[in-house]
Amino acid sequence: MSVHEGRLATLVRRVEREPREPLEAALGRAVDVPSLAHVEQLETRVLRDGTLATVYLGLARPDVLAGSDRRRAATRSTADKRELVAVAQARLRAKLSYTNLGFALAPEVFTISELRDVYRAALGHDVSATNLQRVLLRRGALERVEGRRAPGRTGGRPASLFRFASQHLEVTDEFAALRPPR
Amino acid sequence: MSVHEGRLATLVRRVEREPREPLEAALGRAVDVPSLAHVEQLETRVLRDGTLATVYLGLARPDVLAGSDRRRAATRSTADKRELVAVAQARLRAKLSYTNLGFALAPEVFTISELRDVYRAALGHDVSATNLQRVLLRRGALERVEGRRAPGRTGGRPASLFRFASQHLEVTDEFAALRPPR
DNA sequence: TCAAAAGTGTTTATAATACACCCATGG
DNA sequence: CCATGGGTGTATTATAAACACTTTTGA
Repeated sequence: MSVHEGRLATLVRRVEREPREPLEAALGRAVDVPSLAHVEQLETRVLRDGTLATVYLGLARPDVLAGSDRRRAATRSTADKRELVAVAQARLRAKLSYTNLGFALAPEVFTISELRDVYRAALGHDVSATNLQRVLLRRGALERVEGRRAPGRTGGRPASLFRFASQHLEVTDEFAALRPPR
Repeated sequence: MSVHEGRLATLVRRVEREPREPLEAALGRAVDVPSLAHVEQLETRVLRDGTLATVYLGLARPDVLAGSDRRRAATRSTADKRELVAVAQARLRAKLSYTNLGFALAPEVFTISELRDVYRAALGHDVSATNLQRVLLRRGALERVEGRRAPGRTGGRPASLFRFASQHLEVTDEFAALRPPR
């Protein structure tokens, strides 16, 4: 999945796994894994056609995604695909809340408004730039970058630039509930 | 997994899946699924022997578990098994924090002290009975049951009885972070 | 000098932990 | 009557949402 024009874009790929082939090897034949910012395994299920499928979620940065992949697959979605995409979206939404996973959807450097648009698309609801900035800064997920983005024709204060402190998945918000005593 | 004598007991079972057999069918040949309080799929991975394995976590109540299963499997743990059990334990710990999953480890009716012992065993750290009670009551996960447990020989106030309000997995604690606006 | 966009300061809300203290029982 | 285990009352702390207000720019 990836964010384009303010909405979540999905692309479903399928590969047959050769006998005795590692899962990651088959995955590598379907997509260019090194170009993805994040990959994780989801569920394994028997599809309607009787085949056993292990589903993976991959996240691509908008500035990295190859042109050929930028348009959504035009093929009609099967019931299987729709279900699997829904599972993947749910996982993405959940992890955005308690991890730094935004790094995998945002460009290298961004303004808070741009980041808010990414979160809006992925979460499916409105996000406050003010609070997003403070939550992610407080958690240490974001850091400031030198320079500012010039305002557009309509004016406005130039925006500060930020980047994610880490490019790998980290849990940034331990559960408040039932945490170990000091 | 299950809790016995204040500690987490694990039992690892393995089945071959027949060609075209649904995953749940193979699972049913390995364990008595209806007797388990909760079952969920974990990861799928290639084991050291080259076979593809889809791992499930099952939780059993101490009062339901068959006698033959009460003792831990005496077979020496392989590296694979140790890894898989660790994955399962991590999943269990996480879900205990933000769901009502305790229902699957506790007996039908219990005192808060008994429940605390269960959580202690599963979480691997100390748990305050006071706070456990309040958190689970506040979340609506627990409800009071008529009657009290008589104290032991050493005295003490008789304990109130509780049960879980639901016997099915529910997320009881939405993430405070990035929640949708009203 | 005004509208737009960005950013900060401060208040409010929520939920959990910590801890002091009261309750009920057996010996 | 006191030790033991159970339970409640009440801070304190942590985290984030809400919102008023200030800053910086283009036209």
